[in-house]
Amino acid sequence: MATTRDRQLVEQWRSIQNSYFRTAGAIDRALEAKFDIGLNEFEILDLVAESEESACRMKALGERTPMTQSAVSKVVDRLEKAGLVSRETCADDRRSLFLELTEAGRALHANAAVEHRALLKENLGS
Amino acid sequence: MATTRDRQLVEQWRSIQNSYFRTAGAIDRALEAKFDIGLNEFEILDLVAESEESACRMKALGERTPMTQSAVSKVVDRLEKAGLVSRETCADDRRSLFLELTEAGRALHANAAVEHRALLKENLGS
DNA sequence: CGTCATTCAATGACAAGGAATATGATGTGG
DNA sequence: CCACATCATATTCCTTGTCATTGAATGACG
Repeated sequence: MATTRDRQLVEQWRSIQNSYFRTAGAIDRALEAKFDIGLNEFEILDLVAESEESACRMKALGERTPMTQSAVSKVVDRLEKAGLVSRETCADDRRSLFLELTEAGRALHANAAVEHRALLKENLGS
Repeated sequence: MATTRDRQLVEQWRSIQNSYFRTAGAIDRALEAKFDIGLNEFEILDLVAESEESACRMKALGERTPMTQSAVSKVVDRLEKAGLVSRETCADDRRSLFLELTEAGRALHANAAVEHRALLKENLGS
């Protein structure tokens, strides 16, 4: 019945929640306003930009983000519709896909990443 | 162009995201399974239980959670439909409401809180 | 090979949240 | 008192996420 211990845990958890939402919210709004792209879209874009070589992504993406497989699929839909990314079929396993940034995607990512990092720095302190 | 610094920030952020989602997901699934209540519902319940005296809640709740005002309103709807909480009109300002736990609400909260704290302890380490 | 289990991704149905707005109640200046 | 700004909450509409399922491709094994 360590109620004082429990209160500490709860406080710690609320503080995590607040800073998570504050940061995510700030980034999301900024990206939305300046680049017309949501946080999740940016994060996928960022992951694709990062692994600018290895093939058959989609699956791999799912492993590097807390998003669900179906959420990833839909985010990619939007990115594709926005002309930022393209789905390429994968020769050696035709179930898989791999993703590529379009020129527009590369350009947008470059700019958005600057903003993203800046907001992270600002919000994660240090 | 502190790209190595940037990578650190991004890694830090991903790690926060992962632990946030891992913890929130674990708690949410457990509460859902054992008490048929979501994480947000529990958190409101928890806040109401905490301030078991001061009146005209609703507004105050909004200030203690990252949820939107409309989200809070809907969570309270669900809690009320589930018979865990009741909205009481506030005599001195009829715009406001204050919330009370029902007996069922108090009972469920007591049990769920144990589970909640345990999962926090488990997930927030230490 | 032929089956059967497994894997990758997309989809549809549905729940939940956010923004903007509606609705009532209060306060306030003239 | 009356108009008008403001406040507390509810509600509508839209977007996004999840779960479960599907479809297609692949692998495993007798």
